[in-house]
Amino acid sequence: MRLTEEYYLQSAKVLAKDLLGKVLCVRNNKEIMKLRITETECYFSESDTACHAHKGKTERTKILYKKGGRAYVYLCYGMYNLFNVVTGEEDLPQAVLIRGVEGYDGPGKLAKAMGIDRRFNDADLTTSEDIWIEDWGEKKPKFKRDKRVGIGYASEKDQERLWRYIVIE
DNA sequence: AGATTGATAAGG
DNA sequence: CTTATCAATCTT
Repeated sequence: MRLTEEYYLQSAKVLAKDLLGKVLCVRNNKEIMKLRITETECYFSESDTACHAHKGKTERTKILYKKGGRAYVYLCYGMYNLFNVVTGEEDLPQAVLIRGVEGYDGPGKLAKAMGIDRRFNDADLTTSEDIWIEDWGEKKPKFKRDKRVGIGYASEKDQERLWRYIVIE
């Protein structure tokens, strides 16, 4: 069953954990790929110096300020698309970065494998025919927490936050 | 450890 | 316009 707008309106801190084990679905050339989410990270509000929105609203980050349920796809290092789920209420920027799915470990690799690129930016996950997330009602997987990755520019305090969630095999 | 790669944001 | 920077990955 596809996740609803109501689900996406929850906090990124909640959803980063809850999205583990959910199924990311992408349609490409009439083929639909469905893969379980195995690793996520939470990015929360302008006060989180690791979050793209921490300097305020810009052309790139304005998507983060929208209501939960949108896709935020960002081209990193000129080569890799990173896929995020925008969550929470409007005007409170927050998102969950999907860092890994079953079989593809790493945010750049999963986006490449599933054909996710910036064309999916701002897609509505509750209505799009090309990208959405499903819940199969399975038992929640066990997971562990860890520090976030690749945010050396953030404040020391924010680097220490355990906002990365990884499914235990 | 180093190369790669181009959009983005900030500054002149 | 110019420049520094980057939620990464692959190869050495």
